[in-house]
Amino acid sequence: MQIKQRHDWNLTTSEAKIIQEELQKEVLTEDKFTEPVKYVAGVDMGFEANGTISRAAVAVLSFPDLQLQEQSIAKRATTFPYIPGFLSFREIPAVLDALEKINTIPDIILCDGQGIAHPRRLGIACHLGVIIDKPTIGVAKSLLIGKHQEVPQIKGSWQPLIHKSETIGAVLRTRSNVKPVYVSSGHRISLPTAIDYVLRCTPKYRLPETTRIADKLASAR
DNA sequence: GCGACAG
DNA sequence: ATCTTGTCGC
Repeated sequence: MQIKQRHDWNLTTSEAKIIQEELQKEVLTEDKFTEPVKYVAGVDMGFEANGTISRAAVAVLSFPDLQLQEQSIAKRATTFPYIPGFLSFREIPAVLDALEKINTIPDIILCDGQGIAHPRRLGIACHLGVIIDKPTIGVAKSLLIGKHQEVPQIKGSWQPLIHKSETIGAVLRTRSNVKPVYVSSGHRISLPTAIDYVLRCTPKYRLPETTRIADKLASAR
């Protein structure tokens, strides 16, 4: 797929912060995509040589049957350190490289990390979504910001994630008696719809099949 | 100032 | 993220 260069990636954290505030204005938290959804994609990152090399893997699955349709892997030198709140500046460059190699355009992309559940409401899922102007969902394995009530142990139950008296996402139980995941809107999708798709992409394990398959690709280097 | 802190 | 084996529980 073709990707437009939206901004420079060689930045200081203060410059990155300004870009986040600019891009945040473009984030859409409403459903703005066409159905039926035929393809969903997952992205996963890996690092080599003490983190100096970034490795991104993209897995495109058919929906709703979740069968691997296409895959791609991209490597490049890591240029940005891991700083909470600025994860996207470290991972997106390699992800874009991997996405450019794909021919099957996914209808929705599930990202490994937060969407709107971010200090400035621009987690990696939002950042990627705005850059490629595609629907994205943030599915994180741990909390960045926000508070929530205990989530019932039954699969499918969830609790709103609150930050500054604002609902920024959902703490969702994708598997009974297993640690929940943090779901939030990335771009062009609402929270209810995001929760629905995450559950439909999680038939058996805690994480969506999309990210699980992308993870295997990234590991089987 | 202190504690928290996606991957 | 990454370094790493076996082990407890459904």
